[in-house]
Amino acid sequence: MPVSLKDVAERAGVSIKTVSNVVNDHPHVTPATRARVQQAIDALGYRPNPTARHLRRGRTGIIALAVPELANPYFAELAEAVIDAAGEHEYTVLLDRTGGRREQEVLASQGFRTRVIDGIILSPFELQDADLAGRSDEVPLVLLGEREYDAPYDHIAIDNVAAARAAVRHLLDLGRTRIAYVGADTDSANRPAELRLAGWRAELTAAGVPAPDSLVVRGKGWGREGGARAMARLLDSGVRPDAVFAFNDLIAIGVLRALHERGLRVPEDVAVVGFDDIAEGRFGAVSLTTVSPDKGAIARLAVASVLGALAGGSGESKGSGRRDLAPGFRLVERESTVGRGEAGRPGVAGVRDQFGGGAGGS
Amino acid sequence: MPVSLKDVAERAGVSIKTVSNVVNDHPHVTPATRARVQQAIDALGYRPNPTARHLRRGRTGIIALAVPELANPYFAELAEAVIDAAGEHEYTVLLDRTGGRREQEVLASQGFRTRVIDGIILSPFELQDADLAGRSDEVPLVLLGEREYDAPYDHIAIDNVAAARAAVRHLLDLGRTRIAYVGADTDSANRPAELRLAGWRAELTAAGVPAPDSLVVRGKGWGREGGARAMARLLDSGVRPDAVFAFNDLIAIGVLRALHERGLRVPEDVAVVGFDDIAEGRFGAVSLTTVSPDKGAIARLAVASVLGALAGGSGESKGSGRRDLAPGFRLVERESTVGRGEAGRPGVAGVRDQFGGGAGGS
DNA sequence: GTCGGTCTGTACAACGTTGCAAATGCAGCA
DNA sequence: TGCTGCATTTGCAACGTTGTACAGACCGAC
Repeated sequence: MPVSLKDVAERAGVSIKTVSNVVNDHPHVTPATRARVQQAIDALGYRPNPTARHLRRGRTGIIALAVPELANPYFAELAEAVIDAAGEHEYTVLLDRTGGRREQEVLASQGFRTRVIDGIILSPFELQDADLAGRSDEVPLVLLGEREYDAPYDHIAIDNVAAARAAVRHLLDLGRTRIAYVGADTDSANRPAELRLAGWRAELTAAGVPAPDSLVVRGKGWGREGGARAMARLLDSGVRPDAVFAFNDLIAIGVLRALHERGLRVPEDVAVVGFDDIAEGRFGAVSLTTVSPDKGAIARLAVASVLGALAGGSGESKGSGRRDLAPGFRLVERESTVGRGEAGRPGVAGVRDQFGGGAGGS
Repeated sequence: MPVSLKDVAERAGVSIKTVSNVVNDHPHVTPATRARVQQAIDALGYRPNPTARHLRRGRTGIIALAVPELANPYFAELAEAVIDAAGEHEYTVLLDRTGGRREQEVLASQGFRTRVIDGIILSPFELQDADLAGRSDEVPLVLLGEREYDAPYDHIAIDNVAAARAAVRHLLDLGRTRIAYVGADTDSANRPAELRLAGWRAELTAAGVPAPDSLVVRGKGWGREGGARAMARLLDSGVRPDAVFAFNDLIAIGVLRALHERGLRVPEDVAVVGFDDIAEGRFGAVSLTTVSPDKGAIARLAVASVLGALAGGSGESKGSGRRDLAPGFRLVERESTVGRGEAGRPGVAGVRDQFGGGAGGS
């Protein structure tokens, strides 16, 4: 039923190859021939079969994006940005979801879960360095996010330590001194690798403010519920912070909920800063101050990295060196730290700082 | 670099076809041969090339899911469900985003945006009946959601009118009588087709409660901001509802925000019901009562419909008749209607009703 | 001992496309 | 007129896989 080059060629009275040439805009085709072929194409409604084309070319035009879960709006928003960025290069995006589980991340990193792809953009959560060591380098890989690896793959993330420090700095500037950190629950092996926690500690230490472990708490998972429970546990333990810096916005939203249930006012009693700048944070009863990564830039860099590897190193990609690409971020101040009157209407809150992006060598 | 059947065949000293037979578990292969081939496969690390396989078989193993936007958590959650359902049949999902724009939806419905696919699951927003008329039926199509079409394609949606009536019934049972409807802004041509609005009107009328147009308002788009602005506009117009039924949860969240800004209490002054049961609604300062569609069932039915069309009608699909499949839904009562004390902790609120799903013929 | 049947394995073609090299046609020039 | 050179077009092979048809080996039965 579908129309092939052969059908068009017969109708136009030319060879298959000539039709192919017309379709691919090759030079050296007479305007007359081109017109005749084009007419046949239009008449039959021919469209190239991408599968055959890809078999021939060795490329599929698809890149996989593997994220922990789409239900986390940060990843949904990031996915939209990646779809846009890929679209600009006429690539489509196959979405994969790892659940943040290590074994799924390993499979995704090797392209086992989605074999019809030219490249992989992976946002790992529990993946270990060792998991990447055994990888065959047939398919280009780019890593996103806070976790850092030694493996020779491009890594794209905002400067997490600097971003965390900016958030904590903001809280210090507001006069807060008992600033808690509510983190995500990851495999225990990863804990030392939490850059945002490191930033929290560094900024407090630099300011001469105590950063005791009693102010650090983690929820189960990285969602709203985990944040709420962790915050409740912190309050139950008798600790009474005057500010919270959360690993991400979802956790921060859970924190807001827990504070609300205890009758604590935000920001009067406790100021809260999140991380990710998801849309949800702008529309709660108390809009959320947050670190806003430049998602568009992250997506564009990721896609460019994959396509660059495809275009450049054919086989020689191994050891071609990794790059650390750091897009910019902003600290967006909203009601959860500066209050209603000062922050103004949601969505138009003040932006404190613009931290430019840049690439640091490895 | 990649290993092909040919390489394996050479190493094992058999023909290419025999290797293929082993890979595909064909019968009539001697255990000895099978073992020898398997050994070669393992040694070389052979994995089938899906592109070639798909060229041969005419199937790609990929289905497209086209939604208005992933930033709407309903669609993100639905996408996860579809990925799961497709995965059970060893299919992968290519995510497309239409932005809710009619032209993009037309392209998606025809598979122009993503040609490497076996089927399309489309959740349309502004698509018109006429847009489907000219469609070539090469690729199976399933439609999701509130909008209804005459075209001969399976349509999967909960019973929107019944769901809306259940939501309004709940508000009436609470003694509310001035129940506003806050809708989504669609192409004006579609407005009569809003089933949820029809349900609102029907339930009010059946209860002998007035349903004036002054209680109906629409925001721009279908997001939080549109909901907030629409609600603000409604209040500015002097109308003072004691309850709101919103087209979806995002709009309802915008409504909550607008009410909060005006100092109106929820649910004491105004009770609010949303639609979709997104996770976000469970964790606001006031958790949201909502209609909860069975997303898993929707996803499973959609995938089954596409795969069924692939397996069954080869070319004869046209006119093979459409089905209307209606998965179940529940009304989940939370703080935005029944208050804090009664609703209990977020996420564990009471479920009022379970409305079973079923398929109604066309 | 021959025949028919079953079981294994193979050769070939095809899916629809594109790169390569060769073939055709045409104009210009000696 | 015949040749060269270029623009245009074509045929062939190949990408990696699988369906079909068939060849050979082996078995038991007459």
